[in-house]
Amino acid sequence: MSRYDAAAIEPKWQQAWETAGTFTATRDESRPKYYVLEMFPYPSGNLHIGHVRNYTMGDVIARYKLSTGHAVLHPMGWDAFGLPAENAAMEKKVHPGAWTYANIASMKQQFSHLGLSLDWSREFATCDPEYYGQQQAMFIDFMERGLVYRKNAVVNWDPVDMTVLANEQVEDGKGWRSGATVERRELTQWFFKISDYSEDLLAALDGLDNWPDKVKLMQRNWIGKSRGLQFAFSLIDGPQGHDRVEVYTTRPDTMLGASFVGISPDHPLAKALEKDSPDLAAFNAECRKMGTAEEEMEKAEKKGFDTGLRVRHPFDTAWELPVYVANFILMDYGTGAIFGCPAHDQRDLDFARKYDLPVISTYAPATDDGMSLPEDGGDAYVPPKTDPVIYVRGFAGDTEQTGTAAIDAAIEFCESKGVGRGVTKYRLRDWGLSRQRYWGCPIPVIHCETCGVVAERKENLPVKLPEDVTFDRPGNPLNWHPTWRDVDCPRCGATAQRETDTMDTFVDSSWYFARFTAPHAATPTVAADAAYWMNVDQYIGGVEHAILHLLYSRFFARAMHACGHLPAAAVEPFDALFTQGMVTHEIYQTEIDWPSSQITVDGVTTHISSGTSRHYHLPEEIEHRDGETFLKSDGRKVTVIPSAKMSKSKKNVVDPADIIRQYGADTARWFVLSDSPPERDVEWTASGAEAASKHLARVWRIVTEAPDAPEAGTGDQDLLREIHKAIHDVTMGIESFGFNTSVARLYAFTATLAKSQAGRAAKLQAARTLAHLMSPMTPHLAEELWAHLGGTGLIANAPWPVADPAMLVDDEVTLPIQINGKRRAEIVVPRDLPKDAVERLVMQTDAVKRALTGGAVPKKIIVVPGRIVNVVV
RNA sequence: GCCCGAGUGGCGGAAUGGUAGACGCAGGGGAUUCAAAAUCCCCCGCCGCAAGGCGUGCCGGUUCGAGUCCGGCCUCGGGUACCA
Repeated sequence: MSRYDAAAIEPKWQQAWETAGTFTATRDESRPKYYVLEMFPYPSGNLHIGHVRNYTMGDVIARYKLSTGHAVLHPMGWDAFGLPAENAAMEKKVHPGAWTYANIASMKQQFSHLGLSLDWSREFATCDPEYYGQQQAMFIDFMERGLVYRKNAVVNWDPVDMTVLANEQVEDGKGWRSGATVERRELTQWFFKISDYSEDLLAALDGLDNWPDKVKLMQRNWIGKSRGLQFAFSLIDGPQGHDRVEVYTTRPDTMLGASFVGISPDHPLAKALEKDSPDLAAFNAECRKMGTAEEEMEKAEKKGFDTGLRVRHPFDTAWELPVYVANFILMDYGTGAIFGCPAHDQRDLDFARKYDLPVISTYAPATDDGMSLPEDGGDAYVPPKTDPVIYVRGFAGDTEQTGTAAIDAAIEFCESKGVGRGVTKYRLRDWGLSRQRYWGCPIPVIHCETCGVVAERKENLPVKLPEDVTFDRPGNPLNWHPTWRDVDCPRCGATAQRETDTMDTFVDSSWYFARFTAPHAATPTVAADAAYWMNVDQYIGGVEHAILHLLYSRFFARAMHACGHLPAAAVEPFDALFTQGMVTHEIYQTEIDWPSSQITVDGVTTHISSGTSRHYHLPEEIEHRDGETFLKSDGRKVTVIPSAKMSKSKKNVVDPADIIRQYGADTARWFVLSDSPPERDVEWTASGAEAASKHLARVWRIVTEAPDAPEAGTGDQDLLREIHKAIHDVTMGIESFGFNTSVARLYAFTATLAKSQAGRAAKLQAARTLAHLMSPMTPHLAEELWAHLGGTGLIANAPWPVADPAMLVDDEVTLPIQINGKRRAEIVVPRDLPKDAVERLVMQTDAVKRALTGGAVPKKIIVVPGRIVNVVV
């Protein structure tokens, strides 16, 4: 046989699988089903190495499950709505739809070379009207069930481009195109009532045994259940209609350490005061000159404005506290107002020092460890709530208590005195789904002057996006389309207008997994198909989706169940979750400074301050010289940012096409699996691809060019044992997502086979086993080997080998001997040798005798059977 | 800022609380060859001639025994609700 020629062999087997329909999923009640799903890609146009890693992992599982007798569903589709298509439309003058579908075609082409076991008959894109029309139908169902509502919410507003910006489009508080300082602006927006499910989404995490703990923990913290006290401070001489300030606190035990009340700039009281105070109006306006991102707000300098108003402390009417408007208080959480306790909150302490407010401890450390108290210039004292502390200003005199106990007692005490009530709150906010953009699923409602907001009739779905739009000005083209908005009211028939907001693309990806079970149906799902295929048995994707996408999907499954689109058993849609690490790559960045300038739009002049814009460069645009990095075009110095998530906007995406072209898909697959543990981030380097290719060629050579062996050889039994051990180890590796260790094990097994002097029969069995164990990872090579070795049918369908437990244990084991925890010798003993016999052998070793000079006796001998012996002297 | 992770040779990494560095890359040496490619074999944590000592980001703790468990840091990565 000649050397292995991937370029010729791989298409042959891809064709064979397609002809045989090997990966077409069919409902088969006689077999257990297995639904394996990788998070579907955004069709950027280029398959990158992270995709190859993600989809190869899923493919290993899918192929393995197929050969263990499951009816496997392994579908693929496209998360096709989103910002990049509109950016491309503006930059390249192409329609977002045309751009997206062209990208899908090109990525599908790239996918086809990888030899993935996908059922392409179920493919769809979320921008297909057949898909988003069903999504609109569900939106209407959700409306009817009260899961959708409208309210005002803030967005990032670019005052020059007169458009809403995504957080990603705000850089250092400025619009990415215009450079104008971004403001917060309120719009009426659509929301899903995910908060109705806060408790359920939290409690059900406990049942997700096959989810990573870190993801469950992140979701728990995100939902953020807290028990606290809601109560009011009475306001002295407040403006008309304001006689109290309602606050929420999770630390009512620190109420007697309060030193100020803070309210959000968006609080109704702040807005009321604004009318008579130009200074406060200016302060509030300044606070609103910031994007909506939580990170930006939390990192901003903490500022306050003394309103001059005072409130009375509920437990001491003579005690007055000042009311500040503070930029770090969110209107979205709690009541939009807090009391500050500087002694036990670092942020409040910083604020108190800045505005010269009192610092009053309510509790102190139970033991004097000499720390500097907050009153004396130290940090805020914030021990874990479970630590006992001494309450010096508690509700029950000087007592030692844990924070948790004191909080419960404080709530009870306050309730008994009629000061507030204990309430449970969640940090989780309702899901704002409105987007003021074209390339998304239209929200299927109509605004009528007489009827108000009315859902579109289901028979009129899908509400399709109009094709004839232009992107020559920023903003949502749906707003200035000549006719699309004009429609008759579905209720009264009067002239009315369509909603022009489209849905957040997270909506699209929150139910696609369910749609794959009946992708072409005229309803969102089909009961029989959903019942058979749901849930997803194994979901695989990037850890960057740990909170939003996964939480939204969990909510959606519940909402779909409430509307009869999913069975009760599917409210947790993903039985098992594996979060793979990201493939990272350096970013090459240059910076350009711009001077300050002014722009006048519609008579309004906006001042643009000077600043810096960042530009990103492709690896081929840069060169390394003298240990530094420069731009090839003009020689400017390039800043190298190491190890960042691959993203198209940062231009650090690695294209796997070269590796596939040069070595074939099997090499690319083998390499990404062997490279690193799947859950870990990897900094991409291509230095191992050559080695992977060599190994596959070696396997081919060893199997096909084996010299004629006698029927029975030496070491047949040893080789048989090795076969079973390899089956066991590789199978365990696959089942536990330890693909890199499975690969390492296969390297070792290949070496064993190459060196074996066993006879023909044993070697044939070993070779077939090797092909089989490699088949989920390098399926083309495995098929070719299988055919060469006279296997029946496709290896893809052949039953997975099973390890015989009796063949896995050796008769003898090597026991390391430690003296005081340091390895000093080892002995080989029968596996079942009793402890006392082991001890006698250990005592006779030279190392132990040397350690016990002068007839000393060991203090202790620890024998861990089959593992280790430790002699303590 | 807050929440969640990660850190082991020159590099990717392995290791149910039980011989740290499996397997692979890079490197060194050798065989084969007229020569090369390809292939095969050997060496390869650090210090030390050796005996031996030191070693899993840093500091401390628990344990007969810690990469692994606990406490405190450092650095890097992800998320932070309109990137997907």
